[in-house]
Amino acid sequence: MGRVLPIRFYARPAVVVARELLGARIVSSVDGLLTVGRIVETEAYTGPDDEASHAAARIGRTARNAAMFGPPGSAYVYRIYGVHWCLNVVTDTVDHPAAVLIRAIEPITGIDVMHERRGRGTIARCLIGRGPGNLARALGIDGILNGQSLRVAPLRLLRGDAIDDAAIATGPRIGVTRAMDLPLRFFIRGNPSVSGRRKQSRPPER
DNA sequence: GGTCGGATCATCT
DNA sequence: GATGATCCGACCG
Repeated sequence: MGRVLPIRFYARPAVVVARELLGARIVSSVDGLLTVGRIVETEAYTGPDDEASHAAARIGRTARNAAMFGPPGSAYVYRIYGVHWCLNVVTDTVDHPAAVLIRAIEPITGIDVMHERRGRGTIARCLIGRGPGNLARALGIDGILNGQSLRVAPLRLLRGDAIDDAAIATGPRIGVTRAMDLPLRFFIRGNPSVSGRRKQSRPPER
């Protein structure tokens, strides 16, 4: 399959990286168990001026968001609602806090492992990696990976297939309470693993 | 189909 | 002391 994505891939604005991460592969070997997924949905958190970001200027640098100020190509993993882990990819430059939240993957390898980690009985394939908390759980991701490089085991990102612009849709980010109008969510149109809006098929225009 | 609330806790004020 | 880049099951229609 593809090569490990190089630093220069990440050393660009979060919006660009979010768009180009679609189709990339996440390879996890956490606990010696191989799981691979294809990224189908992302969100960009662009920098200090992004009011919805954990590293917005009004918040500044804190213990939680420190990884966002680190080198591009590393992970920012945080716990939300005391329950779920979320995986972000750090982008742009050191000291410019920006990241891309991975919102959904399509399972490719190790589906049985992912299934078992989810621990909810039988789940449809397309639901295993749908939603940031769900995909983190399926891949065995937790806070230990915060700040770690995404170019070495146990968590690596590989170049995937190029996705046609026509196959990509954008929209407002999910669940945020600020900057709600910005179209910083990117997803592969019609993909069943995409979270957020459940009705993907829009009724014909009248 | 849709809406609602509980879980659960680290983080920040 | 309040909040949150979520998920799931309950309930309603």
